[in-house]
Amino acid sequence: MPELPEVETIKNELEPHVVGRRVTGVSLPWKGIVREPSVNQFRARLIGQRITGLARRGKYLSFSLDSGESLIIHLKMSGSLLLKRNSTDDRFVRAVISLDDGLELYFRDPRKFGRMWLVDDTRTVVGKLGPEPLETGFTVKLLAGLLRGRAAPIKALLCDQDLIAGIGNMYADEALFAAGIHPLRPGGSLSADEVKRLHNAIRQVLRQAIGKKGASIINYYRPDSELGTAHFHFRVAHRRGEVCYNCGTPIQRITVRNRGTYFCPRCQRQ
DNA sequence: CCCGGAACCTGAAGGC
DNA sequence: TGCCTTCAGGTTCCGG
Repeated sequence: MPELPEVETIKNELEPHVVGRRVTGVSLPWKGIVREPSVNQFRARLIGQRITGLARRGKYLSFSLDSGESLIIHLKMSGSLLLKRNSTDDRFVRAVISLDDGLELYFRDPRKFGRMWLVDDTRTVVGKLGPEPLETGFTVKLLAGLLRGRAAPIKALLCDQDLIAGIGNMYADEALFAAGIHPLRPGGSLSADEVKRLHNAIRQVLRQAIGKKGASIINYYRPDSELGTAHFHFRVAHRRGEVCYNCGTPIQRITVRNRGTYFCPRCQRQ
């Protein structure tokens, strides 16, 4: 499931192959993947454009185009972007973007949650996102201000993209474990020291996962079809029934906001 | 504005 | 063998 580290990895690995290339064709085996504009407009306006850059914002990937427009992609839960030189027969491919050097960019997405936009201004899609947790502006003080007065569980707040961009279910669990904070603690109830630990944990967990090229729990592939290895370093996420590496207590799974939430009941007390 | 829950999707895995 | 349930969760929408 692509979160910030996975999308960052995809951006880094796609960049050398697509920047400078011209789009020569767009095929849409499942038209529902285009969110904006109409399918005909999308195709007509994209073909012929040169890709001038690639950027990530939260979990969104945006291709800047020489017209000044941007192609924005969100992989949601099961999407991947694969670079291929020979067309493949795969019933889960929802879109294919052909480039002028013969490479093809496949948008593969079994569950049809992923979306694409072609817009003049990226802010129409990503304008409401919160700060980037790995940028220098994301300080302890900023995080404290975001959490102040909030009654919702800290787990839910960490996953709120309008609050902080890019953290999803897996890395929220990992960051809370690293900070020793129970996922159900109200966001506003964290002490100054806990906020400081959480701030440090968020950055450490995301940086480590980028170093491991992301986590391949389900349906995450890098553009060359290789997997990431960050999940081998998870300490709570998806480890139900296994024991905590710190204290030997069995990892618990509860539901927070309809999301599976993994934590150590001893290292992360209420 | 804040909070919680349902809906959108479909395949994998486990129980009986 | 096969059917049924659960799990996976990013985002949006809706109701209180």
